[in-house]
Amino acid sequence: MDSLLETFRKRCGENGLKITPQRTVIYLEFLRSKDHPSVDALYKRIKKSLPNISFDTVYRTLQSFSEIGLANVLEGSGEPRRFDPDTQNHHHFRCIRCGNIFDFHSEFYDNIDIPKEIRAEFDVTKKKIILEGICKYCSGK
Amino acid sequence: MDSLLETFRKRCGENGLKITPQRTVIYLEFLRSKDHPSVDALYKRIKKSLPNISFDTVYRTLQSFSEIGLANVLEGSGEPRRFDPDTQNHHHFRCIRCGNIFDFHSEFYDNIDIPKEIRAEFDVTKKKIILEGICKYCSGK
DNA sequence: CTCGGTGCAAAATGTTTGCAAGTAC
DNA sequence: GTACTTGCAAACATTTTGCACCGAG
Repeated sequence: MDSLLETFRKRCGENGLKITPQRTVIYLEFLRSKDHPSVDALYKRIKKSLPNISFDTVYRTLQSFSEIGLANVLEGSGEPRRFDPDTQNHHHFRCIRCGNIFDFHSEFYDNIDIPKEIRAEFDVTKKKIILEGICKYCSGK
Repeated sequence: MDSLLETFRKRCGENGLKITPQRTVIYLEFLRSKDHPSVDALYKRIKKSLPNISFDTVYRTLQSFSEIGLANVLEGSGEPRRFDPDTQNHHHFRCIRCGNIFDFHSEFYDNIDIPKEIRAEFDVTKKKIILEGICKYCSGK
């Protein structure tokens, strides 16, 4: 438990973020969350221990956390809805710099198995593989 | 070209959607799009050929298309941003009914290769695999 | 003391719903 | 003619920005 806070303090310090009571509470509550919460969901939980905290603080804190590697943002979430006219099997590469999404095909990817532990508990109907990085236009290759 | 419109008409007919000029134009413009457009992006293109079309029509049409399998919605897009406190390597299963996201681990998935054609053109820094379907709680398993 | 963080407020953006008039079937 | 669709408008939710005050370092 203590080591969690140590990690938190160290990571903040390395990145010039101050250790505030709000951030500490947000961090601990966030770590306990197993449901990949939205800002609003986490805000509601934190309000119970810190009734005066503002939504913005939670919002900006999670953003900060994602910038210093203490949190990951779930694929695509928070962006405007986007549609794909290609309903055949294919996969995506997303450039984190320009936001463009490129299609690619791969028979190997198409045929990747669903782990049996998953198949035992869930009816899997779709499999999406998304690669992320810098595209050739942004990297100037 | 004609067969595209045939597919479109057939699919609409099967699902009780009427063939309107707007839908036809939207469909054709959508199919030509290689950039996985947002509603707004597509709306702007369509406005050139149908200046009086409303944003809502494009919005609702894309939604209808996705419901009858003429379009796919890109992972997570359009939903509020969600954060993941687990920054270790892991993968996600998303229930399309309740929206919950479950983590799972798989060494095999961790070690899946990036296709060399992709590596030649892009600097890939992340690989995300998302399975979708119905979770055990929703299916009542 | 200084600079970044917090809380409040408002703006910008994106999503969703209601309804009257129009149109495909 | 009927039921679905369209266009307009308003409601709603989410994300983003500005600013004065506060507090960690």
